[in-house]
Amino acid sequence: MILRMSTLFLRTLREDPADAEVPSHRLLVRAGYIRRVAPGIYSWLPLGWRTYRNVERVVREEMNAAGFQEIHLPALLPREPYDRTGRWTEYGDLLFRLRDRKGNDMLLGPTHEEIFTLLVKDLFSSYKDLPVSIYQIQWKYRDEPRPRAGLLRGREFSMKDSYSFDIDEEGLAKSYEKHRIAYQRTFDRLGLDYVIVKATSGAMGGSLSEEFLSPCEVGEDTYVKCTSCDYASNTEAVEVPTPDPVPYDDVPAAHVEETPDTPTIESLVNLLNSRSDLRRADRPWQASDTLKNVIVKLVHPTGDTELLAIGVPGDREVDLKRLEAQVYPSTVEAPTDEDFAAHPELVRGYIGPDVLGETKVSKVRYLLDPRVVTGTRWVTGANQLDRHVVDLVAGRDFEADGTIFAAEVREGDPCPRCGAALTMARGIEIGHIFALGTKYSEVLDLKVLDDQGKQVYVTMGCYGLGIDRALATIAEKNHDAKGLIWPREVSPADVHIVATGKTDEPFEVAERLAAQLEAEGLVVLLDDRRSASPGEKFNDADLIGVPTIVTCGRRIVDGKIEIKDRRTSERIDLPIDEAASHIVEVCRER
RNA sequence: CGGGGUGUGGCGCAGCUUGGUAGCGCGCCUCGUUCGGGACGAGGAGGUCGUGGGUUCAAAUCCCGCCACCCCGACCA
Repeated sequence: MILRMSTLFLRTLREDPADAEVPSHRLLVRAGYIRRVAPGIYSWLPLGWRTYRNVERVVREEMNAAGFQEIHLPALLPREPYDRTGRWTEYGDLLFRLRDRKGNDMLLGPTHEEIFTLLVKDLFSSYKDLPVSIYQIQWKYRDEPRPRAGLLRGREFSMKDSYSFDIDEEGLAKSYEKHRIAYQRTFDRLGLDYVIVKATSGAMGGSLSEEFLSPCEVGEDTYVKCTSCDYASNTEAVEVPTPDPVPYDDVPAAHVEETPDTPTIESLVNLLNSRSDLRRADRPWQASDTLKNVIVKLVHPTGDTELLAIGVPGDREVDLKRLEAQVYPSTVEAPTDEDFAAHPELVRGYIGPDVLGETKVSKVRYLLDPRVVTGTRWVTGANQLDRHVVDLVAGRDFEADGTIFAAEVREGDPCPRCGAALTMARGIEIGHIFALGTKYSEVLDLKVLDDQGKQVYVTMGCYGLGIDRALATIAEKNHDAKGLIWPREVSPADVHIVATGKTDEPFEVAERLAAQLEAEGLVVLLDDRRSASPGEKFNDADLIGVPTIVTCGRRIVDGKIEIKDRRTSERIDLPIDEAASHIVEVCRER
């Protein structure tokens, strides 16, 4: 195939579009791959669509190779199945909802667990039909509160979603592993590096889930990685090691101290250190000696709200993302003045566990960070203005209603597996795999007969991979100051031929070369524009990012053309008659 | 939803403080010259200045409302 620049539906931009911040967005628009139609909604131009189809092809080939079968479901869906799983309400404003002419509620599918489950229910009824894994590549619709970064978070986006169906947990484990391997192969072929991290399940539900994060500054996910073992986790899902109880026999009884004007941890620590009667023998007081009690408001899916008190070491904040992951499907809000007015026992700045724990003066549930184990000793609020309690011992002086992993995770925190230091980085979520279990089969009543003739719920997994997000991530990680640099596997063309000069000859040579390469099965992007200047063509070629750039130009008089590697900028001159075979060779080195 | 910002030819922007008949660069069209890193000259086409109202002899410019979009946060398989 030959794509001629003289007639190609393409316009490259000399300047960066004003609304694009991240490199992938900027370059994909500037190089004429995509155009914005509405926030988070894009049109694909010829070069973009070719690239998209290449990414899609790689994914499809790897899924097929793993034995998964492709099907295709509608994007326009009826409400009923989503009512049954509760997601019609649970998804809230994220769902694109519409009505048909009869007034029936419809939606644009945000993900397709329901429909896949019902389809399998429709067709299968025996354990002999299992295991089976089916997938589709389909556009998904989510009315994101804030689409951003071009293709990286759109409201319409393309996802390859697979679903596995097994007779039991053991089968699920195998299917899950097969998908995990298929994902690794897929991303390897796409030239995307990734870290597989432990993740939270969010709206999908289920037990185990892992994300494939491609390390990248513009990514929206933060993850930790152990510097010693292979532990890696989304910060939302990091567990905190629960230390063993410590002895507290020599800790004096808790005592209330006057601590005027100390509503913050910092002011409290300063006051403690200024009081000679409270001075510690070993070292000055520090924020981590204090127990900070944060009040948050949970909003349950029913709309009911509940105040919740969370106790964390004073040197840490409560991470709202982690908290929400823990309390899902409820969401978290900051409590209002009215909320505090309804609970006069909560003295802001001086909240302590006393009234929250066993004495139950307050009805507010109290959850503790796991670091606050029995025997640890704290300074904390006395539930009275300007007073704190010192030498309060967890387990001796107060109890909580439970623990919660809500405190922020920090660089250098101990690895929950081996204790070594954790490092933090950001990444783009390019894939997410879930062991769902029987959540969907139960609510949608997907059962098969097992080998004993007994009805059992089918055990499911689901596996998502964003096609256009993967494309954007590749762009994000494969560019330089001049433009994109595609891996061969996804490049919109195999070779970009630039013809330049004032005579016909280079153009004729370029045409002949293009025809030869086309006959070899290569896709050629041929810059045959007679009006554009050489500089413009070279710059366009660098911007568009086809990995091999061939120039038919001034060396033509010596019988030579030039071949440049876009990534390394290495150039070689070749005699015209040897060029075709050499280029074919280069393009086939994958 | 909170914070910040922006709406002026296709794109990128100036003009707004201090009201006076809309401007620059790129792109586009015509002719000529040029032809290895976004060439040059000459001549052109193209704009309800986001939107509604107000003030004024006069509004892109001042005032009020609304809308849209972008960025940060919240949110998010």
